[in-house]
Amino acid sequence: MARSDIPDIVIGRLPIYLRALTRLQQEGHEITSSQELGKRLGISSAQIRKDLSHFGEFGKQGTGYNISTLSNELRRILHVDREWRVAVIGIGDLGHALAHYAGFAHRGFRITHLFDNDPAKIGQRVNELEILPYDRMVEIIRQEGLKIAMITTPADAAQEVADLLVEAGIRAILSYAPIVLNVPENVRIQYIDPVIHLQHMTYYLSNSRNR
Amino acid sequence: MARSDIPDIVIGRLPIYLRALTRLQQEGHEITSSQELGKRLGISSAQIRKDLSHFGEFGKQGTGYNISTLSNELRRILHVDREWRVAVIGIGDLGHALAHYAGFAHRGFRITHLFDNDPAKIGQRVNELEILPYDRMVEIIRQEGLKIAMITTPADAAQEVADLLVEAGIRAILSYAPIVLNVPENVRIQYIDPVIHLQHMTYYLSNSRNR
DNA sequence: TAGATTGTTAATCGATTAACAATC
DNA sequence: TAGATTGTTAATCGATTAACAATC
Repeated sequence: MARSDIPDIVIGRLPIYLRALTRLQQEGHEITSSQELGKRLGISSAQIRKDLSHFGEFGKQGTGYNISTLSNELRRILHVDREWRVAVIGIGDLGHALAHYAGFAHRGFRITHLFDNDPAKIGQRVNELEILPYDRMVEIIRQEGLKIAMITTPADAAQEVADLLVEAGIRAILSYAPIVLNVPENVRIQYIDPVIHLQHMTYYLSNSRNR
Repeated sequence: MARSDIPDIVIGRLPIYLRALTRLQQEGHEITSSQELGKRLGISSAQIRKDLSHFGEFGKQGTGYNISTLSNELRRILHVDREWRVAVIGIGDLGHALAHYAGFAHRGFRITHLFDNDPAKIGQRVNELEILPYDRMVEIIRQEGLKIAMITTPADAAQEVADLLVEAGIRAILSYAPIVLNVPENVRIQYIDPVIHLQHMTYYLSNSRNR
């Protein structure tokens, strides 16, 4: 089956599977089954088997999956069997937090470039990385061949920054700005906005007084 | 139609609609249509109308929707026509960033309590809020009647913290720890893990060298 | 009025699940 | 071998979309 035929919703679950496998491995497991994995994730075992079947046969009847082997397959499929360098644009509190975050290591990503437009911040160092100015951003990103960036600017600056990133050849953007950004079709974009998640949950909270 | 019959995937889109409406209002619009909204969000106009129809009739044929009216309806439906107080557990870089984040205001949430277990941090103030110790957490959250918490601890501490939050009466958790947490059925939980989003996107990035 | 857009129905599309032969 | 679990098929389930009468 051609790659492009695989539903995006399936792709979206693969990182979840990979994360769970890594966790199982840390706990000392060597093999697992679709049932065990499904129970942990709140997903049916049939769905896990079906999802994986889009990419090949990774299990053994009667036994299950070798965690190490399946992890490696998923890393290969997701293209995180390497280390992608990532730029962060907008070095406020959140940019700082991401620059310090240890959770990228061993999962395919490393933050290597920081950009801001505040003269007071430019030249400062965060975690050994120098904060670089916007007016060198396109040049540097293009020259270094960076393909991934995270936007942590205020909402009002985000579209302008996104335009520059696209111009610089960035192919995937993770935006923390709470607005929908316009980018060309060949650029992937995803969003993180904690308020969206909180509002999703408050729907289900009864009207009991928020004392 | 009973509330419980409304698909969760519909509920998940309502905050997106609300955010877009707020944006339109900031730009000076007073009315909009399902078509305009859909174009902005990359969603079909039919889906927007269908989603809203689960809750009532908010539009006017030939005209569209009054933005202010529809926003208020969505706030009411999502229970963010009030201000929920939120606790943050784990005051590292990310906890700091959330405590400073201005994006909660006017969207239904205010961070009012910070907790950590590091003696060096306890008693310090972040944004006027004192960092409180874990051993008073259950007592304080229960007494104050807090219903929502965000977990920003390392992964290894997250389950333990979640257990305490449940014990304290928390009903909705937004976790930034990259693991699946076990909570009772009556407690809502959602996750934010930037690596999941990045890995979802790298699938689509061609194998061109990550120079 | 004429034009535009809603709310809703029915059809289509796609995703999930149940079940089981194959087989380790 | 007997027991367990995969990969896959077909059925079921649910979500999205097209189309249009109603109506502002």
